[in-house]
Amino acid sequence: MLDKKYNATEKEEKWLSYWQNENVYKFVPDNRKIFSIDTPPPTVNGKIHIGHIFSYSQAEMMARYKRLRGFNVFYPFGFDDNGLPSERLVEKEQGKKASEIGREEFSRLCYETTDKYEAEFKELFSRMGVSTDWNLKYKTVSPSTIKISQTSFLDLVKKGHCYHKEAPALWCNECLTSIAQAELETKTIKTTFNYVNFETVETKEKFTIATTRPELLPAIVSVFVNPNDEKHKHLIGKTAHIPIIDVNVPIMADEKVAIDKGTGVVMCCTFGDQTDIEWWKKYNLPLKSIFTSDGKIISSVKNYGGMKIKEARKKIIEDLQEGGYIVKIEELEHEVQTHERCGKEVEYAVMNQWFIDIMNHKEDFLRIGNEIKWHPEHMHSRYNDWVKNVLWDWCISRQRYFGVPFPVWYCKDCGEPIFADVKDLPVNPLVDKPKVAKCPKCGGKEFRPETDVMDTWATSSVTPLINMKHGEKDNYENILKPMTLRANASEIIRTWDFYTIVKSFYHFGMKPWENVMISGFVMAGKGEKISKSKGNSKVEPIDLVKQYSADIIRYWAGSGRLGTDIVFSEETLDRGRKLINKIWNVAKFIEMHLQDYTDKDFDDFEFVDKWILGKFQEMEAGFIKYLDEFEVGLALNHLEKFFWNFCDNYIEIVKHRLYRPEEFGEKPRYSGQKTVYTLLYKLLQDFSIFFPFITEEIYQEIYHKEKSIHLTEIKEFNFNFKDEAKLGDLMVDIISTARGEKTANNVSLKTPIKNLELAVSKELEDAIKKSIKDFKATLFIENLSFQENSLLGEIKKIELDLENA
RNA sequence: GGGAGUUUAGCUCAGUUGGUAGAGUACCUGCCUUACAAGCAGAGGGUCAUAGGUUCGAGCCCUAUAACUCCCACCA
Repeated sequence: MLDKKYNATEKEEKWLSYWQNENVYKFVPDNRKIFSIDTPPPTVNGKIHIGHIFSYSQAEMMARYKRLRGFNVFYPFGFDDNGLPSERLVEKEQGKKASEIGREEFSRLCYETTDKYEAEFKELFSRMGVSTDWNLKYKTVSPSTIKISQTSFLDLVKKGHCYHKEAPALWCNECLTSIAQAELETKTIKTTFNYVNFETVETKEKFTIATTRPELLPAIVSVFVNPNDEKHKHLIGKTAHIPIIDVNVPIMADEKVAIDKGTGVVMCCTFGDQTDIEWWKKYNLPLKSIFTSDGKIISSVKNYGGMKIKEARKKIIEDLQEGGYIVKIEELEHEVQTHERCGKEVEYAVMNQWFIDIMNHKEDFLRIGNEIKWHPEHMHSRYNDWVKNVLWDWCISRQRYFGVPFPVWYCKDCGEPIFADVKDLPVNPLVDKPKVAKCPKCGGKEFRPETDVMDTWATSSVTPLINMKHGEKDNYENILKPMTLRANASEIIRTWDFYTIVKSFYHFGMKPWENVMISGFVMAGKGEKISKSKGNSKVEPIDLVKQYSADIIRYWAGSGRLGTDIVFSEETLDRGRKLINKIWNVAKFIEMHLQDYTDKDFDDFEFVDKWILGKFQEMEAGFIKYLDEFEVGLALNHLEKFFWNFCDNYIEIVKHRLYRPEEFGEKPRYSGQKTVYTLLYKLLQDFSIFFPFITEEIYQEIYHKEKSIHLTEIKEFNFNFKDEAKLGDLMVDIISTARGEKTANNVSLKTPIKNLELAVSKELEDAIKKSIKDFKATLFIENLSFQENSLLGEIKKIELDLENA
């Protein structure tokens, strides 16, 4: 028998170990159709917050749903321990920079630290009932992953989509590495707009430029005006003399200069921003790099060498003021590009880097985006916007330590890259030696290893390849190409989704997945994202699990609409708590009435039973439709609504019949037993998607057909109870009105009704007559009469027995 | 500046193809009813953001506007 009270903690732990011991979620290829999920490997950068739980839950529920629909579900789990986030975590924990610790020791610390956090992550995700097959677990830094990532790199090089080039790249002088456009985040900052007077060498004419970055004066290579600018176009072709720095640069014309912005005169430095780079390329301007990699002015710059960028800015402004070159200084708020990992403003640097070609294949990436179904659909436009607007090829070189090494050496004489052989992967060029004896280009015999590592996303973007064990003898390539579902939050559409599409296109010429499911964010309050840096996640997931239960937290997580942000809400948790409590109680009630029940074929159902069976059939059709559209939350909502109707109306009606066979007869009682037996099973199956624990507990106690409820299959009813479903609702309306009458008289619901006169349609009258015993027992009616036929169903007269209240 | 989403009861949100506005919660009133008081029954509470339009009929379709959120661009 089920316990009087449901002890969630005890039961949840029991079923966790049962599922694990019985390999309930193990993936074994067979002849069933595959439903495969490319889950986001969470970044191992510290604590998990409630947002993680949220975004994983909805995809997890899809896994459970598909499993119940007869699919063989491939549901792996990964950890993204690769790259900068892990490095930053270690630097923070050690209180030292990577460069101070040393490459080898630092890598060791990275492995150690990520292992520690991964154990915590795994513990928590398991505890939440994530039905992943942990045997399929992967890490983004491991020998097999490095091998696949390096294979991917070599394949792209071979196909000509990946190239090595000295080019400007985005540079973070906090993290000391180049980064990709997708890793930028715009931030609004306060700064000053400085109006500085220059003059022409030829005519000594003064003109003013406005700049937010006067420290870039030493890097100035040209001044630009718009060729249509009446006020300034006479300057074109002349030479500008730059104050303080005392250099002369040409004044040139370009349409891109906005006449009405600032003063309409712009200085071009190499490099201050994106436009500078464009002009540098377009006009073949000289290069004047003035920053060191860690954000200082290089020592060869007179007066300002060695200063940090902001110090230099201050000093130059002072010097310009002293020399009388500043016309005015305005306060200004503007947007700057920052590195999303550290929040520091980015600079540009020219260096040798590996790039993946993006710009030449935008059309292909858009086409593949069109071939994928996006859920919700409007998220597709985020992807399209990004692809259309991306300006740079994807720079995958990172001047860091902890990541996938490039399988490359360079000839010391001519710089020719020497690639490792695919069959030798994984290789670490810092340790391993190239297999060739001499450079194929110049015959040089000495090589230097590539010291950069790859961008994290260069590896994350091959998760489908990792899942399919690309390149292994025993692989899943034929069943996972493409995968069925990618699930992630909207913030990484431009990185993870985009880059995965890029790689899949280059490797296989096809889409990586059929569907993409995008979740929203968890907000701490209205318009306030939960973030570790703000520390505004008021609740620790593990505390919540202890306080509520995994099932209840899943209720909250499953209740949001796809792609829509959700606010963490204790109210929703309370609602979940009530629902789960109700499931428990109704199961207890049903179990009590099944003590003498044996399941047999039976189709002579009572009217009320047909009503609820018909209602369930209707509900389940909608439930399935929502889930087939990946709308987990709407499905739950729909199911929940039916469930309360089932408890509050159906069970209230049928209970009398179940309790008193001597009054109602054995067959009507069996009809009720068969109905509750059948429906509880169906309800448990449907609820098991959201509440895997409590449904398992009840299933094992009452049904126990398969090893686990999670291995059963949802089979839709095939009844034809449409009329009963409709008429039963009308009957319930009458019951409800009669109950209202009792409540209005402040008496208990079991107060007898001496007389009840109904005016109802012929159909409804017949229906009520068919279920006359149920109907009378539910309302404690002594005398029932039908006054006349009516189109409506209404109570003409009701007389309560107030003396027996 | 471009794009997307949201706007429905005090609060959190449903509302399938257009057909009499829904749920939970909170508040209020009752009820210990052979599963559940962590429960049950009931009441009040809405200019469906605003203004037009299409239609016999609009929360839903069309146009415009506003507010909030997000993405992208600009960032000299």
